[in-house]
Amino acid sequence: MTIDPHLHQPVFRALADPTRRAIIAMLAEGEQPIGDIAGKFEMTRPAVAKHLAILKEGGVIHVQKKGRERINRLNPAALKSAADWLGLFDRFWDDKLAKLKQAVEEKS
Amino acid sequence: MTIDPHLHQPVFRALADPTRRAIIAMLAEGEQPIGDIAGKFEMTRPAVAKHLAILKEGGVIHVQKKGRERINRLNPAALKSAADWLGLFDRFWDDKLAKLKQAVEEKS
DNA sequence: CAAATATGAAACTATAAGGTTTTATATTGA
DNA sequence: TCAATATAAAACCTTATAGTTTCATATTTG
Repeated sequence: MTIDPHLHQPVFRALADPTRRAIIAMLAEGEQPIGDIAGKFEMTRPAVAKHLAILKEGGVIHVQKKGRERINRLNPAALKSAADWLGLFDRFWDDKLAKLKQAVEEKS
Repeated sequence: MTIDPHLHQPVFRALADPTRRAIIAMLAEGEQPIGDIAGKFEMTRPAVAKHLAILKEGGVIHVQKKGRERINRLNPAALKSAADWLGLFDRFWDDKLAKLKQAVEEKS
């Protein structure tokens, strides 16, 4: 493998929590301030703010100050980097020839 | 979003650690017993064994007993489930029309 | 069978993660 | 200006993670 696993750490860390993945899914529908996001979870607003900070560290969201609000916007490029890493294994489910090769190898 | 983020928890948890991602990359090249894998890291064998246990919980690897060895084999199907979740955001980098739409929305 | 090998499992430690409550700051609007 | 709103920031708590060392078990091989 040519790709340093540490390079992807911040984004995979961001993806590791179910609350954060839910936030990502929400923000895919449109940007939102923290308060709105927090309103959709059982946990307190500061807890959600911490999740947003981790998403921001991973580059998964961009935050834009707008008056007294902080608008959180999805940054798909960061997600793409994770998707690309997983894409290194595409051959296992995409390439019929590779599958055949694998099957043969497993028999031996 | 129609997909429950908790469904993917075990596999995203498995992907969250750089050592585990390195192990995944190794196993993509071919199955290996624990000892061989551990030999490639600075940490102790029990530490690597714990990572393998988490990979197994996430379904990312299958373990097969063979004599006194345990052969670890990558299970690409589990990776595909994570790739599919990320695929929900494909439109952000694949669909030119969606990009245009997004640009327009951001201006308003 | 005994020694070597490959692994499992338990107990322990330090730090990170995920959450809370409380207090402070900036911005809007009456 | 003052009250309300939106968020930040700090301190704290509990549990999970990632690692260690030590000891036990199964399997091969001389």
